[in-house]
Amino acid sequence: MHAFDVLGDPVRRRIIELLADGEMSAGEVGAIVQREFGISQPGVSQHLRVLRENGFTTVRPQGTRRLYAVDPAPLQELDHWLERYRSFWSQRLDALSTEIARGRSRRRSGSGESPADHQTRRRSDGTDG
Amino acid sequence: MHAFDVLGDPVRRRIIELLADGEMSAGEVGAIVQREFGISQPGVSQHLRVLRENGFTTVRPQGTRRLYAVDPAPLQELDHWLERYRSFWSQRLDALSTEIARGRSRRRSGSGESPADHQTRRRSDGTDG
DNA sequence: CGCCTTTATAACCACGGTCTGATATTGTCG
DNA sequence: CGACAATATCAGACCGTGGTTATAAAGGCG
Repeated sequence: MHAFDVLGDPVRRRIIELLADGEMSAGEVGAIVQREFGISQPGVSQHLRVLRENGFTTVRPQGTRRLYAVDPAPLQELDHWLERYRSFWSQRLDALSTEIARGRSRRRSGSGESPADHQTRRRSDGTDG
Repeated sequence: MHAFDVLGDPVRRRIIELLADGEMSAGEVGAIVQREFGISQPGVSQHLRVLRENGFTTVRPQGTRRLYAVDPAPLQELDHWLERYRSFWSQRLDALSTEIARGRSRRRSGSGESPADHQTRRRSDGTDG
């Protein structure tokens, strides 16, 4: 199951949002999600499993409870996939990188730059046919 | 269908990637996707429909062709959703320079690989004793 | 106009994901 | 140990997604 599929489910997105604020037990998550979505305890448990098995969460047993927390790795992966498209809505980032490439950056810690190549959208239109 | 669901499908992700380089006709997209995934023309057309109806693409008729292009709006929405979790892997606002640095070093070699995306994340919990 | 090309839609089917109730597992406590 | 609490797993039903074939719609051209 792809990371995008994992987040395709509203229950799982909600669980991740809940865990974003910090560790929660399966039961706490379950209580909220069951109330909000009207699904059963096994239902929630299975969503937790999907999140677990796809690396979205870590689990820490505490007594008979399971404390779930967000593992950001897959989220970061998705963020990276989206990175390619970020230039579509923010030229600012692009402009900034250009600035830095020009050597206008303040000499902060560790900022070794080299002329960054400018990515061009809109491939040169070739007439085929 | 939620934006995450739309990108859950590998064919649709591939189409978006193709369109990232610029406008393409349905036929051009189709030719590539059909070859890479072994699906039929209607199959591709339906994926284009899903992308269209969910705002991921714009279409511009040119004669009998349909020129598709990326509409970044839903992608930006997802990016915004992920924003909340960005602090998990970059606590510093300095993340911007990291992004730029990554953009430089992350030189994607060609992507003419097999369509099947694999997932190399396998967690091995369960310390036996 | 008639035919070809390009793309979309319709109808149908198969598979897999997600739900539920039942039950197993594990830990705590008296 | 036995009862209870917390959580996970199992087995089965259901439904939506995504594939296919057949066909429609719309533009270009001789």
